Amino acid sequence: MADSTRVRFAPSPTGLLHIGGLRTALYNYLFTKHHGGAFIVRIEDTDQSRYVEEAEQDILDSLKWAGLNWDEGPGTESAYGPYHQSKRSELYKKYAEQLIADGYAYYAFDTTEDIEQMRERLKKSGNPSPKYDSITRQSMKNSLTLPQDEVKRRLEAGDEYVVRLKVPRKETVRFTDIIRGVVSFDTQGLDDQVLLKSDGLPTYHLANVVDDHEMGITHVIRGEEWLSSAPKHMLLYQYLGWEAPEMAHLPLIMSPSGGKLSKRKAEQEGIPINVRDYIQQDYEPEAVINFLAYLGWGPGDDREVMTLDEMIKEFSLDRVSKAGAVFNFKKLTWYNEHYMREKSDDELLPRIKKVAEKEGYEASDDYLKTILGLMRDRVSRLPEVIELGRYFFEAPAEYDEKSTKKSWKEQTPALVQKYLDEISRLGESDFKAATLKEKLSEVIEAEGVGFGKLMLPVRVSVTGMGFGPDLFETMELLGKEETESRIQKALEVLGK
RNA sequence: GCCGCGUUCGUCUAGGGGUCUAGGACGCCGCCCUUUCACGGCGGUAGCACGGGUUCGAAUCCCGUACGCGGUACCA
Repeated sequence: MADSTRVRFAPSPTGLLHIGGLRTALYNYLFTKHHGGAFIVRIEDTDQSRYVEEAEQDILDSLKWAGLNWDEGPGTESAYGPYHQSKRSELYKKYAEQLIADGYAYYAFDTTEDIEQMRERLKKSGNPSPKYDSITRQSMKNSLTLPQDEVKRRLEAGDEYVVRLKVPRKETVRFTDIIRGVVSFDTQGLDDQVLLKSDGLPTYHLANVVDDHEMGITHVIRGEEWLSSAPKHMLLYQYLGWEAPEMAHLPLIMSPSGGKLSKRKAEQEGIPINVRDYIQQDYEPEAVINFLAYLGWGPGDDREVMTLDEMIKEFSLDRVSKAGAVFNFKKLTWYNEHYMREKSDDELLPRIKKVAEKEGYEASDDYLKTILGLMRDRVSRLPEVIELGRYFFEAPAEYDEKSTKKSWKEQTPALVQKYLDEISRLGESDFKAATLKEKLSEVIEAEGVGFGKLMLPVRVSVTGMGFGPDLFETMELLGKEETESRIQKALEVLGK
């Protein structure tokens, strides 16, 4: 193909990468890779006031963690670079001036106060949403209303100014969105968008159009929050004499309580919002990716689990749904459990080792692998293997009240004591799960009670909890000495 | 308010005029497996927002209404 697909993910370094941003990046990635095209990352750092130092690195790290490697972008420059908008100021300035020369834009010298006043005036006279538009610009200070020589004078004197798009009074802007079909807007509802700010940097609107054109972007795939400003962009393409790329506005990810999944809402509802949170909490990247892809897209058949490569093969924008998708945290958990269980002990070992070290536990690789095998079907995230399995590293400091109440009865101490006596007679090398289970069976048979009558109290004694992996395997792993001392201690604490 | 976009089980979705007594997944409930807790297996629960058309026939097409969401900045 002569015109191969080129898409971009264009985050703004104003904060850590949002989980919704990752989905936008993912859809861009899947789309372009499906067509054998390029995935470009462009940093939209035109807002100096909101710039966050560590944001860019976080965004890049998050993309890498998710497996979305870019063909062009920071650190991977090419002829289309640079990939930071802050390094392309000259370009935007040039095109802004071209637009002015062609009569599609103009200089505006109004101060923030001037505009504020205009808004207030209009509001008072009954206009609920005053805009700097084809009507109001006639009474403002700009190169359309000021005498030519004053404009020149102000420019030369270095007066602050912005460049605004001269949006026509009454026109209909129509374009086809890949996901939504034909959408149309009347220019009456648009304002004379600021293109170049007084600090000389462009706004998103100018910058994204210029860069998408200069970088040969063929498809713009972005969140629905951009749909409303798309007509301004279409106008810009037209005025600049460029062919606009294909547009696709993705449905938003919603919070369970409704509305765009904002930081505040997500936190309130216990949903981690930053990709960094998922990295820190040791989520499986495959799970996050799979979950995110399915939030608004699906292959059309019954498959729920898919690798990145399979998704690339299957992905198509016309299977993306139009309506917003509520973030279903339980489903993410399900995906995470699924992928975690699919992985081998060896694969998980380095990560679980890190968690153990962080918690201050020391253990051999074999020991950790055994715990992994015992715990992995019982936890939702990898670190929980350690968090819920502390008894593999230290004797229980206390015994779960509910489980104790349920299992520790009148006759219990005698029973447990009897079992303790039995296993004490075992040799170090006989302290195996099968034997330990056998011994327990012998005791309950001799005493004529049910299995649980003894097994549960022993479990509480050894782990402090009423549930968990196979008790006998656990005891074997802990070893004879540790196990016996724990049972001994429980008898003392919980009563004989 | 205005502009735009949307609306199938609680949630993510399949469905694109008859094959829909609407399928799958998560969740939830039950059963089986297991003398713990899980995993796993099996089964169940629950939905076409509403009102008009068009048509022999509509979840599917059209128009309204309602509701939801987004936008309305010298932020992206």
